[in-house]
Amino acid sequence: MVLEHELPRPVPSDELAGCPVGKLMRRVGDKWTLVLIVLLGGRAHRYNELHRSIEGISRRMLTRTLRGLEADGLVRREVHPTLPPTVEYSLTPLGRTLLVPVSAMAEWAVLHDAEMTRARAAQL
Amino acid sequence: MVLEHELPRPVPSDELAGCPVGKLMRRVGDKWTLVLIVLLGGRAHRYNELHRSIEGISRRMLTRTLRGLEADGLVRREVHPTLPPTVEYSLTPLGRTLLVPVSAMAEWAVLHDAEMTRARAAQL
DNA sequence: CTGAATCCATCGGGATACTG
DNA sequence: CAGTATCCCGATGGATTCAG
Repeated sequence: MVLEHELPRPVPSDELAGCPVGKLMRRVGDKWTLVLIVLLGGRAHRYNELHRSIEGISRRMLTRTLRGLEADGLVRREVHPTLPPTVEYSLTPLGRTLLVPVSAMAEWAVLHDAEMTRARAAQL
Repeated sequence: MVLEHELPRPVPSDELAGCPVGKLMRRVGDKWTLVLIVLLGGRAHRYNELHRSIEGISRRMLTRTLRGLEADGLVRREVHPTLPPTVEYSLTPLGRTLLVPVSAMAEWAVLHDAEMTRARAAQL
């Protein structure tokens, strides 16, 4: 039988930091990833549509973030060879499954965000 | 009746990026926060105990991360005036509620992390 | 044992300009 | 319309040293 069930790999450093949870949080913890996931969770969007919907994002970061999500198989990029070209972004099935835990985080956030703010304010 | 149901506040910039969800993900998305939450979710730990349990963390970052969690009311710091002094860190009730959505993220991570890795590998 | 202080490398991310 | 390329700055975080 498989005895190496608990520790599939050597884990040379960072122990828990290298675990899937930490990886995921860092993956979606940047400035724009979550916004895109939530937006695309609603419906497919075109590039400039996203750029307009997300106030404050630069085209550079929009592209980079989308490319990252695409590389991880969370977002699909469809180019329609029209003139001018139109590109549509949508969540993949894998990306849509991510909406579940994200919602759990969202629920906690809306419930307890104020509490954290108050705690931080009370420090002064 | 309340017509401003959909947009409670002005949201001058960053729209969704300033929402509680994004704030939370950025809050716990750094390198060590989640590791600490999970570890302290098990039981209270002393400073050097944490330092030994988390391979790769510097004392500087351990202290900084703990202070941040403490400021947000997620972690409690108890100093026992012994000689030498001993300090115990544990999750507050608020911090423990965070274990719920974190577990949801964890479940997704262990289920789909390999899928993301494969997707990324397939890009080459 | 439990930190604080300082220095320094890396990196995320914004502004701007250019392209097919 | 949908990007790419370059420059640049502030934040993150590691290494090291000092201290109660």
